Amino acid sequence: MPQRALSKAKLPPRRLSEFPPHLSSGYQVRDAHRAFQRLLERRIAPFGVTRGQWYFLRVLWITDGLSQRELSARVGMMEPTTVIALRSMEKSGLIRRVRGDDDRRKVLVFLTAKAKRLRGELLGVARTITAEAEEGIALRDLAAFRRIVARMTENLDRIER
Amino acid sequence: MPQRALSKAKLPPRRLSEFPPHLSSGYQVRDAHRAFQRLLERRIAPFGVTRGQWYFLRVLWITDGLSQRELSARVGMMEPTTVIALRSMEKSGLIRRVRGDDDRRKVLVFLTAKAKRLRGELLGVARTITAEAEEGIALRDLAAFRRIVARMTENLDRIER
DNA sequence: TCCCATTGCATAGATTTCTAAGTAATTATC
DNA sequence: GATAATTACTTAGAAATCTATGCAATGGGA
Repeated sequence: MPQRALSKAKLPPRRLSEFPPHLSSGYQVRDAHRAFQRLLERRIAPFGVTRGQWYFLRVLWITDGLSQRELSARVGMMEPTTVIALRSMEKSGLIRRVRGDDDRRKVLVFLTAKAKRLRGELLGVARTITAEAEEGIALRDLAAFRRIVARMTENLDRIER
Repeated sequence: MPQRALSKAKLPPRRLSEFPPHLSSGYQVRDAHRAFQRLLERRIAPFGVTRGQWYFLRVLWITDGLSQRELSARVGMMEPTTVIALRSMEKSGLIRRVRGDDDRRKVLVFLTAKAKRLRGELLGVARTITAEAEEGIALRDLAAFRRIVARMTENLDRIER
């Protein structure tokens, strides 16, 4: 979701009762998310890797040969999303899918040599983006940030409806 | 994008060289973003409003009668995205589109009475989610969080490629 | 005035993600 | 051992978003 959005126009006067977007944590998180995504997508595209594939590579580089369900859980996506991503990865020659031998319901996912070769360079891309995002922010502040954003996620994830 | 993702499976041992996802600011931001989205989507659905429409309502509740380009800029989306969102909002009876009188290229977007009536209740939804996300976090920490996440977004937005 | 660059919006097509519902393999129960 | 419940994956369809491109109205310069 590349292309940085048009620069935000000058905003009108605010009243508290209006609860303007840019003062809400949710919006700030959204903006940051989109900024990360945009850059990531641009930088991995030259390697023929899409954002949807990225998350799965990221997990498989650590643990190869997971089942699709395992993968879904670790990546944090629903299973149909995993199916779609894996289909494109198979077509791009990044993974092979192997029926489980003991349990033939399972489909195990293995990286190809090509995907393994990409690992170093692509992890470098991720590291660079992180470094660029964190530039000029004190280590103490980064630690605080991580703690707080994790707490927000926990707070929200605990809520069902 | 509702449905909280399957709880993350137990993760394997980490080596620094692996740069594991859950230690990256980008991933933490992504997780938080998805948590916000999920809850928002669930809570506005009963009002017949989708996430895609939400952002535009949010802006129009503050300033009605903007052109599509203005709207795109304020919401932070590309124009084709705006076209799609507005089409669905028109069909749902949330907006009217009026050709500009002075400049007939422009299409001005006006909220219907229905959309205006939803304002109070839906802003309440947003406030509630924010409050739930921020629960248990000190005000000082929230201020720090906002400052840091805004800095990250700026850092990334300044980068072209 | 006429042409052409610019501006504002729309269309086309791709990607990523979801929910809901379906199929096939396995396990549990009687 | 036959049937029912569960598990693992898949399909279908919708929504939100992007890039690239097209069209129509406007405005500036010859």
